[in-house]
Amino acid sequence: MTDPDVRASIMRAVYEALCESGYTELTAQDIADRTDKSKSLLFYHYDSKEDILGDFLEFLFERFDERVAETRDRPPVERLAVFVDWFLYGPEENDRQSFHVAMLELRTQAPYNEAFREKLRKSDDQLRAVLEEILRDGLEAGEFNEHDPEETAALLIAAFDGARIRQLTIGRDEYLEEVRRGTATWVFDDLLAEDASFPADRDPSTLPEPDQQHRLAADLGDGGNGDADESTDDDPAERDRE
Amino acid sequence: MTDPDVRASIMRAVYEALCESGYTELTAQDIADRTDKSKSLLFYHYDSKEDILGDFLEFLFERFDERVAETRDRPPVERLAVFVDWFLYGPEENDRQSFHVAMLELRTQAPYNEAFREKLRKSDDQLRAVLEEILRDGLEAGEFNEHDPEETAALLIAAFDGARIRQLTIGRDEYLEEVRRGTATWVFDDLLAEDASFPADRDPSTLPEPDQQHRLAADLGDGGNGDADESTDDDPAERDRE
Amino acid sequence: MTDPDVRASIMRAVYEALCESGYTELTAQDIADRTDKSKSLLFYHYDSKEDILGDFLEFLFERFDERVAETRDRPPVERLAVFVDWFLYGPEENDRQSFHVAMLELRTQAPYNEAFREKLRKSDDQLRAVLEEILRDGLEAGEFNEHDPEETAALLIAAFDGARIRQLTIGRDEYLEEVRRGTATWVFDDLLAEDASFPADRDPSTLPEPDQQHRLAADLGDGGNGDADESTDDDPAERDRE
Amino acid sequence: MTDPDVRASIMRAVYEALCESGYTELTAQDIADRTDKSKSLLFYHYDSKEDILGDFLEFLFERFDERVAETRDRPPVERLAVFVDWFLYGPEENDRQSFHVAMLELRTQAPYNEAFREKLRKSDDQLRAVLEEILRDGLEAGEFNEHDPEETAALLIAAFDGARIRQLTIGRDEYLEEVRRGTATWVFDDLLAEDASFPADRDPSTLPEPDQQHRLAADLGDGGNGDADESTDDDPAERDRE
DNA sequence: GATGAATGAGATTTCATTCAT
DNA sequence: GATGAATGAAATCTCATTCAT
Repeated sequence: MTDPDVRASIMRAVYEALCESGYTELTAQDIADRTDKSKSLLFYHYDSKEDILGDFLEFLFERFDERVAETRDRPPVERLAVFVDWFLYGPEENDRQSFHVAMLELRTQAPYNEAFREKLRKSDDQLRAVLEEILRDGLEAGEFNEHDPEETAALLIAAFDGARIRQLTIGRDEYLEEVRRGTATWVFDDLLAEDASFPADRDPSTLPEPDQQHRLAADLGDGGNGDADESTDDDPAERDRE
Repeated sequence: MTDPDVRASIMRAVYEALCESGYTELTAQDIADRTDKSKSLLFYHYDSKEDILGDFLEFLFERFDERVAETRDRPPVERLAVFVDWFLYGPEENDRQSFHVAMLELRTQAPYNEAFREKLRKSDDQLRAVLEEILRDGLEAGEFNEHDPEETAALLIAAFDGARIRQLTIGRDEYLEEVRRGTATWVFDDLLAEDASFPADRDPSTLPEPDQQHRLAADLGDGGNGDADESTDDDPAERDRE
Repeated sequence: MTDPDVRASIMRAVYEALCESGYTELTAQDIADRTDKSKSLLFYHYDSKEDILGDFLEFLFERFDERVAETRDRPPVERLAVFVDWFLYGPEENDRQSFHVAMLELRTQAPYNEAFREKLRKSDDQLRAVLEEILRDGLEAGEFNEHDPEETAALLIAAFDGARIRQLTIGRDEYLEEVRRGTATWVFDDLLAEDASFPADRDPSTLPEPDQQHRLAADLGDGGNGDADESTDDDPAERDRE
Repeated sequence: MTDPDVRASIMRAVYEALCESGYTELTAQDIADRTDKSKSLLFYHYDSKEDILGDFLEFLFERFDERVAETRDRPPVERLAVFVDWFLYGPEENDRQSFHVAMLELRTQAPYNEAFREKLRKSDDQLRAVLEEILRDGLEAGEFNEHDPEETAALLIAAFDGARIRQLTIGRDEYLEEVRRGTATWVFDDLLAEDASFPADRDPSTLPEPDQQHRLAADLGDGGNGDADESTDDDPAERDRE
């Protein structure tokens, strides 16, 4: 796989296919169909379907790195607020529920798949490092009260991830809101130093604006309004495969 | 499905098969093999494989109900401690990582499967109700300081579930410990009224005893020491399918 | 595989498919097509294509046993003559060149295939035992001059097999004749005691009658005149796959 | 194909690939991998994979010619002894069982492949001519008793080839020895004139020295000690593909 | 000459599900 | 109830061969 364009086009096809079919139902054909190339070409570039998905995880994390760097120059309180927003409500690749559901399926394969697990660990390390850095910077800057950044980061990430997963799987959107309020009450209220406060438009105790979302989809060339069904069924979670 | 014995034997087979094959790789044959009956009989009792799994979820939640009732007469602080322990480290069916991994796979199918989703919602309702009841009882009994039980329950469940999921998928056991400490620091320390405290052997800021575990497996007739690999590889998450 | 009729029908399909496609080009579909059943049924009864072929070898040798017994009551000289005839020119399953070519292909897979090798060894043991028994009986009966039956059997089988293989692969029918004469000259002339001689119609120094041939095909229900191409090209060996 | 160096390097690659993969499993990629050129180039030089193999047979026989000439000035008895040794135990390309197994697979394709058949016939003609010439020269020189050289050559070649094939396919090395003894007893003892005898170190009734073997491999640039597995398993025939 | 990319046409298996008995 | 047999519809992967450059 030398040509980055080819890789990008395959990665984009994987993304779209995951959105439409989910991980479990994903076939090599689904991916090829979203490419202007043949199915056999996939196996020319990759050893197996798993290998393709492994590279897709890699691809995702390469991009995550780029994003993180972008906000490093903002003050810690703001970065924390952005982090919460991003994790719980998007933006960026959080745009499509269907994609996140598929990623969740993929994560559950990690116990059976060394390659997946390794990439997910790298990703986990990254995520915790980002949050811990925010917390440490805030401590140093006097914006946050004394606390153990490692422990706090672990709690916040677990809570946000858990909330996201429960929302995605059983389709209860309230979860996000409740957990956001819960962290505001139990963590952020105590964390923020007297004179520090969340920026008004980022306060985790209020709902966020649906702002510059859809980054991954946009980068992948889609604009975030692809044909993934944003089902308007009575059951908001319904995403049944045809 | 009239005969409860037949159902029980199928449910047991499903449990064992999930432990050994995971959900994604689970076949009707895998289930039948752990039964003294034939594969075709499964389809006599159930409409489809999904239907079997749906009933398995139902079966699980019936049993959950029974369990919950058992502790209802203990004081709230103790019940909270037991809840934390149970969620994060077992006991009961938490004993087998492999089973929980499979359940996680199954949960990720809920967005595609109305029946799964419905049962998981019922289960979620139950779980939250249990925790909220503990919190409310504690408030009334003056053991807990003033707080919003709904919000707190949502946060705790999200955090514990998120921690469990991260531990299971990427195999980082530290997660459980860190998150337990995180909740102790940020939530429990503030929650407990001046004169209340966790029972010594249940304090969420210390490691729990490996006590009466293995309840589901035991009930299912296995004793909890089936041949599910409790891999002692250098990579603790490794559970690769053969 | 309990039902012997099903097995027999599959074995027959294998035989026909081998005759028409050869071993190398043989597909599971080729076999299924000669059955009134589906391709998947083959994999219900057998674990793999190789497994089917392995059982085919087994099937062949079961039948070989039955045949051998039939001639055991004839005098050694006659049995030897029959043996030579059978080996070099048929009868029985020797009827179809195409089948023998396919068997030859299959034999060359033995070095890569434990199961094949094992069956072929059994077959080899059988064949040698049969010939050695003839030779020993002849010695005892005074029909043959003193010699080492093991050594002689090895030589004869090697010579006949080699002749057959060369004839089949390069299509030189003279080979059979020459080698028959060669063995008559160098071996049989010296082997036969003064007063013993081959029966007139079986003398290995004259051509055999095309007699009761086609036994395998007949038993398999075909009559030996199936649609296997008995090509009448200018090149008698030509059997090019379509 | 003009450049003889290119051809030689491809032929060498074919030889190595045959040793490692056998004929049935041989892919164009296997050949290209043992070249410093690309797979596509093979199809620039040859019309098809079969065409490459056809040329490989041609290549082999060109070299056979050269070899034969070398011994033409030795006395017939000695040449016969060398012939037997060479055929049954090496030397030259007989060194690698794996190569011979592959050649055997290739020979069994001759019935389906006009080009292969033609080359194998030429080879067969050559081989018989060589042996017949030895026998005729021996007759003329009075070293051999009266006999029909054509018939004798046919018998010997068939016996040796058959022995080799049985040894290779079912892995019974005794075959070679038994057949050698068989020919010594039944043929050579009678063939040699009173006053002629095999040279001491070449007597076909004793085991040969492992002498200047490995000619083909050497010529092909390998030295005969490539990494072809000279398996020392308990099962000497084992050569299972990975 | 030389190659990387590309592909069509399979081949083997898998499996949920059905059906006759 | 119970089962062995049966099957259709895929799915992954392979590979000889071609083609644009």
